Amino acid sequence: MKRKEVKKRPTEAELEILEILWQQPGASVRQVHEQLAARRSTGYTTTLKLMQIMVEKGLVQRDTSQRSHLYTAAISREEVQDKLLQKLLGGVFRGASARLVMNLLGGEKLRKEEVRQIREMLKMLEEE
Amino acid sequence: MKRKEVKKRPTEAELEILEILWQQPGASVRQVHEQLAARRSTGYTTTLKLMQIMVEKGLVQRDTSQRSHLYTAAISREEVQDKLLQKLLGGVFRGASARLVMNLLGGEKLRKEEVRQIREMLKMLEEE
DNA sequence: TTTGTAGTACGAAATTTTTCGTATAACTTT
DNA sequence: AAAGTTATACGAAAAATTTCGTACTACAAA
Repeated sequence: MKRKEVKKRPTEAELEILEILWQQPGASVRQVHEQLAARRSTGYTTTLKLMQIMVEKGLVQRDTSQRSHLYTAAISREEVQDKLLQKLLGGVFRGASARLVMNLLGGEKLRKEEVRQIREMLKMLEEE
Repeated sequence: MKRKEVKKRPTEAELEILEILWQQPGASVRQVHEQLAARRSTGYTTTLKLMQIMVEKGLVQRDTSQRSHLYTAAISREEVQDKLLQKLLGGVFRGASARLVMNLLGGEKLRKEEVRQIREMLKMLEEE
């Protein structure tokens, strides 16, 4: 059986587009571009090309039934979060999860709510 | 006063070299290359060139007093950890620290020791 | 001294990622 | 129908990153 198209890790620019598509599934290139233009100052065809490439890579799905094609992310935010976190953990943190959490807690002021959630997770983990 | 050379974010390949230099400060190009060759299969001059570029970027320092130059990281592992974590947090995690920790705890089995450390950190944080 | 070995310097090729110009097709308006 | 507007397709330029060939210098050995 032929190998299915592998989901390659999104590049920097692709990630920004995914970000928009996660918030706005089924968006047109124009819609994505308008969001994107607020951050980058690149042309419309640039956005278009990127999105076409993302289709090839299997990062997004597209509905071509209408004149204006509609795009949706084919990879979830959670998947990408996981992939990037694993990379970070396996890389510069060398598996030191505690160190990672420490940076996290120290690096910025967390909301009480965040701390509470984290504490709760730990409790659940202990009970196993 | 002239602007000091800014520490640009290390690229993928540069990160691998930093990794080696953190473990082995004051290493020569050859030493770094030998470590690197185990992972990548690139030539000696490639490693050399990368390291020269890293000097320009201010990512490493070099001692040229001997014939064989000796390199040392000019940016600490902690700095890079912090920079990359902040980027991840500000990016795909959108500030959801709790979510990040959740991925962390769920994604792999942590050693008891890690969990203990994390719990301790939380306690300290609460006491403030 | 001549030859070999091990090092740095550096330009440029190769690759990957990002950007855009131009062609062309499909609707809209007049 | 003609003209204007708004799409996609696609090749290729531009930029960033990675790779390497070649030249040159310093030291070592014969």
